[in-house]
Amino acid sequence: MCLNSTKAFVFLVVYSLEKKYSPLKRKITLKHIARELGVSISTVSKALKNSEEIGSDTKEKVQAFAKLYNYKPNNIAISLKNKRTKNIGVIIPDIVHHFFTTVFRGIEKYANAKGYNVIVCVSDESFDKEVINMELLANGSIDGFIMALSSGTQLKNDYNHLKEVTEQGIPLVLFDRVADDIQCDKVIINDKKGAYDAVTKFIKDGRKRIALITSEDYISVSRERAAGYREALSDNGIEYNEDLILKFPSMEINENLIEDFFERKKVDAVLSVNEIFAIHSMRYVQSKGLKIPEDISFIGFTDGLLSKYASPGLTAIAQHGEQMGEIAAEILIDKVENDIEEETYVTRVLEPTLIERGSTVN
Amino acid sequence: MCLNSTKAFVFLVVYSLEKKYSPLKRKITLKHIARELGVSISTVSKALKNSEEIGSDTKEKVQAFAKLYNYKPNNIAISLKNKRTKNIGVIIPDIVHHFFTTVFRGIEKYANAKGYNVIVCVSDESFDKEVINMELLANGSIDGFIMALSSGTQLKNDYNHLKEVTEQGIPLVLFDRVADDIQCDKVIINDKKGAYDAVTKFIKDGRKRIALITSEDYISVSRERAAGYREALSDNGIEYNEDLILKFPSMEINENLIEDFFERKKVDAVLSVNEIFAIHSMRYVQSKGLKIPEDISFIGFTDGLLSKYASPGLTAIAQHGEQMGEIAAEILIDKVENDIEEETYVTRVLEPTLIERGSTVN
DNA sequence: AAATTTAACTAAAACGTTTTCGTAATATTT
DNA sequence: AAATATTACGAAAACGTTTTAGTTAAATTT
Repeated sequence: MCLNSTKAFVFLVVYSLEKKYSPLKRKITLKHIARELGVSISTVSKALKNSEEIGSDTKEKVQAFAKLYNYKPNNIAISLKNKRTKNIGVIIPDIVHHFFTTVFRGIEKYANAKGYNVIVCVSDESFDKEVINMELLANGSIDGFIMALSSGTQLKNDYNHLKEVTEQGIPLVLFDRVADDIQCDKVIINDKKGAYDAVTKFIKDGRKRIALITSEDYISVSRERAAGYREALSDNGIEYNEDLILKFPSMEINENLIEDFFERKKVDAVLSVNEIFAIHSMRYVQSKGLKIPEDISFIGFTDGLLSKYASPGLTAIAQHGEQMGEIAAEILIDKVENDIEEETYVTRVLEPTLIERGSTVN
Repeated sequence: MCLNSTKAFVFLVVYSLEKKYSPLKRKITLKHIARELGVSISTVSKALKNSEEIGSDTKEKVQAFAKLYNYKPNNIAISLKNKRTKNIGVIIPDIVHHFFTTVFRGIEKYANAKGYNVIVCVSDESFDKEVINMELLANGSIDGFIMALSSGTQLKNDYNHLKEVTEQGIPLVLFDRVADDIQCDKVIINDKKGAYDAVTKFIKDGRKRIALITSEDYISVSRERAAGYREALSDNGIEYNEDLILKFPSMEINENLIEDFFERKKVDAVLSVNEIFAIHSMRYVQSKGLKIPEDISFIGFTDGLLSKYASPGLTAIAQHGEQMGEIAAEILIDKVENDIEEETYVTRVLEPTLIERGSTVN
């Protein structure tokens, strides 16, 4: 039975419709179309791509049939054939975290526009989870990685899982939490400058006793920020005073440490490496009757929800997360699509921006 | 050349190592191992699975070789073979959103524990994006969907994309933002009860003029919350007063609307369907010299960061997002793994919890 | 010693594509 | 009319697995 006339085609379609009816209509494949239309699989494949090789009658027939049955090629089969998944893997330490989701939004936006999907894994700040997730995804599920190192990994200083992945030729872009030891593309903000500018502003505003609230140094960004803090002081002839540093051993808030610190040290300005530490401190000093920003000013890293809605609003150093995500995705997808063999890596450094609010004078 | 002795094996390994050296070591496949060891692909496959069919010499040889070369099966090939991807698709309206990320964390946690990866797409509250993302993922990339409807979809009231997916036999679990018209599993919180309890508390505290700040009714959760608000009033003999409802046309904050509302209406309690509206209102009434909670009390839906860090803290109705995510993932993965043909759907309703803070008296 | 069982393997199909290389049949050139 | 070019298609390999159904050769049973 060879079908060339439209009539025969219509008959066949209707016939198949009835024959094939079933409560759940499984996805149709090239093979089904080929069998039903009495042509070969290759012909169907080419016809759907509007190949010049195929006669226009056949093309019409195939395309109409495919449309009627809502044929969509199977992504997995295409991935296997092309050795390209059009998925990118994102590994971040935490998902309930304003900055990371902001970056993620940028990644997703760019990736989606380029036809890529994003697979997210959360390392939960754990080295082991980071390794497991990476290995899982590296076995064909993704074309490249975008990630921020977990604190566990930064503490352990072990980057073999990243090396393995890059050695397999899988592109990797690190953002925000990076490490010098890793050879790959990176997108970071100039954390040092952010801190430097904040402290400089405090000094300009006449502040003398400027405190720094930070976490342990193994977090790369905290280290950078502390460096900026010191440099700004030194550039302005203010002596660095270890006493004015409050270092939290973990991300957990310890109210006692805050109380202890503010009771014992007289400070007139506070730079905090994150919002939470800043907000807690602000609430504490307010409860003690101090006025913000008159008696004590605050600036916090990461311009998140809390900074915006605190009262007074917290002057913040914006990290431009969304832009960071877009850039990371752009670099990655570029590498994926033009798999360049020469190993040249870029580090894009974004400039932070000071968003002034009520917690500082202006 | 047939290799049975260990010596010969070791020789071969070293030989291959040198022969195969290249700057980027591409992933090794069963075929490579088979060729290198002079056995068939099926033998390698079985040997790696410790099949009884294969002699122990061969098994040892194959396993050692695989380990040495760090063989890991290709996920894509396995997916194609099994028609199972071990990926689940999550589509949410927004990622920079505390509640959604909380749910996502629950999903990710459960899914990961079960060996699944999560592909996230953001609908950006848009119907079109929701449809595009779904269709993209439905072509083989995922085993099932977990999603919250975009507001665009709820407004349009068009669920054909969801129907198509379920008709193809792809399991779907809806959470939080659901629709009665869709036949699928659902996980929601009892929004009506949350509002009811909040208003009841206000009444018990002696409040008379209780306002509701809400969004347009096409958002399912807002509708439910408004219903709870009305029911609590009615059950306590308080007349429903349209004047005490402030309805925002979008999620964008309009300070004028807030000012207008609080200038013109005398209210002593406010229930808000989200944090942002509540926080803004609190700041406004505070700026007008009103005392919270003495003069005016506040309760807000969703126990997020803002509620916790506002001053005073905002009494909130907790949605238990993480638990919601875990349950959604559990239901979905159960459906995926035991593809049950009978179409029975469950709706799990979680009970909200009132978290009391400084914005209400106690 | 012949028949049967067992052990240890292999060939080949399948999953759903894409793509290269043929190959008929027809059309065009000499 | 014979040689060549063109059109329209199909067969088969490939991607990397898993799995079914053989197939040898050796071991065991009769």
